[in-house]
Amino acid sequence: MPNKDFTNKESIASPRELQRLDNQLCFALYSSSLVMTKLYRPLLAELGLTYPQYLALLALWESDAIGVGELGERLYLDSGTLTPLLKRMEVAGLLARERAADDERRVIVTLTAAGRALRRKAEGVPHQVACATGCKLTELTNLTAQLQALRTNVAGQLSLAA
Amino acid sequence: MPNKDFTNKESIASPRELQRLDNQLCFALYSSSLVMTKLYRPLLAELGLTYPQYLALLALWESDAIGVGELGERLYLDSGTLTPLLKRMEVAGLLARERAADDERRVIVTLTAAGRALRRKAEGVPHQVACATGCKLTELTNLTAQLQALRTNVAGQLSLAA
DNA sequence: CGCTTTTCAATTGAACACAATATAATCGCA
DNA sequence: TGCGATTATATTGTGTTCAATTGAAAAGCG
Repeated sequence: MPNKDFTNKESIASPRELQRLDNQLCFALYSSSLVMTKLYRPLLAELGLTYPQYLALLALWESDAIGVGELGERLYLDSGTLTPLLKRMEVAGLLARERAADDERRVIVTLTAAGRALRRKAEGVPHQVACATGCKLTELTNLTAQLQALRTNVAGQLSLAA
Repeated sequence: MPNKDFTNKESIASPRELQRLDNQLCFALYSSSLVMTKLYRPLLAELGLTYPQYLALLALWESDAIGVGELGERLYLDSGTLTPLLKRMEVAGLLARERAADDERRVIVTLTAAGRALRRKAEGVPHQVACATGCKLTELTNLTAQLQALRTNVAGQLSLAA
């Protein structure tokens, strides 16, 4: 074992090595997310949905009649994003937005029959996407869990700063 | 072993199970990417950069004087996104945009001294971010590789459709 | 050489995404 | 009760992101 240099070059990388685009987790996340969105686009276009609108529906299918704030907490989006998005979905006849009777500050989002009906039409989407990823289901499940853990950690750091 | 039901409920999930928001890899990707971007925002604001602009610089620090198309291929972005982004960076004095002499269709992006100088100022960013993720370096490296593989698979599917 | 096709970047229009701010309703508390 | 602080959503302005289109240059070809 002639090598006596114990500075681990894999864990103590130079600043320049850390600046390589392909070493950025953030870029891997960002570009994967963009590419994944492009994969969904044609599938969701058949349903008349954009990708964030689809996510809003996934959330509402699970728990309908919730406030804009709760929906935003679930989706990691704020009112500046959700208000116009929900207005468009309201115009499309998928949901209703009403002030809560007991607290006029809150706006309750409720699916219409059309919004609920879309759930059946969208049932095939997850499988189609899973196939396109070219990964095994266990890999996808595992990756999802890792990303959720990462998200929790980073979101925790952000709330510390606030 | 009394259970004779061999339908694997973990790998053959019901459509409704597949529609749960927390089972979506796409949402884990999307929300992780959003949260990560929020983590970068204050760090990059000190450098006068947005997050996509930072990615463009990472790419240009590695290979300067490339065309808009090559930059877009590297970042998974098209001219509709890059043109206004690069114009803002040009106004900020970070780079120059010039038509190639040998092919007037191409626009070559070249860093200015200020654009190159920013590399030193940004050296601390990756480490700060890595700490905030709360993950070990090997985990981050592993996750990055998994996402790159996923991205490659999905991008391949997209180019098949085109 | 002309003419069609292809290629590359820019433009346009629609939809996010978010910081900062505004507005209105509710709460806390003296 | 009154009134300042807090909370919930909406609005505004800036910056992406992309599909579709445009415009100009280059390539292919008879």
